[in-house]
Amino acid sequence: MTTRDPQATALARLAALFADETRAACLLALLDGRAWTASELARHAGVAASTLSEHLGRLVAGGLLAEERQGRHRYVRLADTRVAQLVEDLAAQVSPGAAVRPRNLRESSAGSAMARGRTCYDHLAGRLGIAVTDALTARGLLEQETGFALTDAGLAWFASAGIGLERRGRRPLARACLDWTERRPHLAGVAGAALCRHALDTGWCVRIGSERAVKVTAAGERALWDLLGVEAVALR
Amino acid sequence: MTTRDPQATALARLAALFADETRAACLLALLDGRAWTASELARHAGVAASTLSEHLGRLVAGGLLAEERQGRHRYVRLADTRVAQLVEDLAAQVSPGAAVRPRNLRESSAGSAMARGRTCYDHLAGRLGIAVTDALTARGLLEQETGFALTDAGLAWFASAGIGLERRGRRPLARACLDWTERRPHLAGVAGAALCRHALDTGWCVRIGSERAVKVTAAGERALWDLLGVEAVALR
DNA sequence: CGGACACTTCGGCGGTGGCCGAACCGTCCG
DNA sequence: CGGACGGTTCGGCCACCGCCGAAGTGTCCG
Repeated sequence: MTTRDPQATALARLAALFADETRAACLLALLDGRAWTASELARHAGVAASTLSEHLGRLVAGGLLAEERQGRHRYVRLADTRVAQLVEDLAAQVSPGAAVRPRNLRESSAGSAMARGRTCYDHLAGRLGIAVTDALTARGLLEQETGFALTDAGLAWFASAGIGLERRGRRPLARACLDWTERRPHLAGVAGAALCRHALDTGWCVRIGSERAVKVTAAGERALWDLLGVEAVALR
Repeated sequence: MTTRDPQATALARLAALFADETRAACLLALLDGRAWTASELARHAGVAASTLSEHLGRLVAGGLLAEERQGRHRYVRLADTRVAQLVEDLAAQVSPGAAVRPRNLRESSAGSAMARGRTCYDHLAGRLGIAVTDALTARGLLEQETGFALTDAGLAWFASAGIGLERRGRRPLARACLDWTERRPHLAGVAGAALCRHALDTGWCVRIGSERAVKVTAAGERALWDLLGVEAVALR
């Protein structure tokens, strides 16, 4: 054993957690921001429960997942927003290669629902996320020319819409998350999370199926038009 | 062979490229933005030339490295800014665990030089990068409260300092890069790269040693004070 | 109390991949 | 032209790791 760069060791160790298809499938599934049980993930990934148990052990030990035991269930979720961002970054990097034709109608319709609108950990993504981000930018509420930040008008808009923006810790108020279907940045960070939570709480969107896909309701279409000038056609 | 999520497959395949200590050491070394020869990297990583040759083959095939053959040399560098950003993101994630005491004076002095100032692919990092970023923010040239973007005054400052900001492709003008020694964001993106190039071109900084570390010159201290009010003491 | 269920541990199997040294191929240069 | 040198290919070795099924532990519920 020779003496090596500790940073390289740590980097390799972290990457190794992602470098398995089963674990990668789990991390992507957990991008929906919810807590999954071990058996749900085993079914999702298509491996035996015993196999998945070991994977979860590694992911938790590596700090990527937080676990919560409830009775005979083991719930896991992504440890924090830093981890979620890392999964997003990696997923965005590989998306061009993942642009594969759907093999059947079921995958096709599920895929297009995801492309239309979904959550990305704790904020809106897909065409819905892009449409909202573009609308914010067009109205001068979000600055994208010289970086990525809310403007003063943007802060006022959130306040007037009744969406609170409480900064917790060091998490940035606004940050760009690269969408892996649209290949364009959309709003993440505290503001993205608050907007998504508000959209789900007030019924602008509802989750469909058990995955991350969301659907804009009639009330949501009206609200997005009134508040941001988003045309319903942009969401389809 | 069961049918699996193609995105998970792609993600695992990408992560596998990082999931080896030798390859990780190469990628971190290449964060200096320069092109290295295969034998330089072999020496750096402490493995046989034959071993490293295979690693380079994988990294190039995976799209992480670009290669250029010149005579009997094989030069490699990070493929593009997207890859560099990914390496940075991963490195930043592991830095807390990598905070290991240096084992001897040589490592210690090299480490503190790196902590004082270095390049991070194509922009300034370390205390130097933080000091510049903080100064830009304090003077209202960079907005960090509501995101991360240059202000109008910031654009004017770059113009008046004679630092051109040409947008190429989709690369953002300003973006935050998390520093792995300081644990704080510093200026990256087009503006960060332009500033770094200008600093090296005009002699504000010079590279020291063969690594990424840079040192602020007397002229640089004066310029940073005059243009941004950075106190020399903040750079030590 | 007993059976169903969620999860874990263990042993064993097979594939992958990192490593080296030896041999080989080009290029460079005296 | 010949030796030095950078890089590559190949064969063989070994460690690691993902997988499963079987057996075991703890929880829930009728």
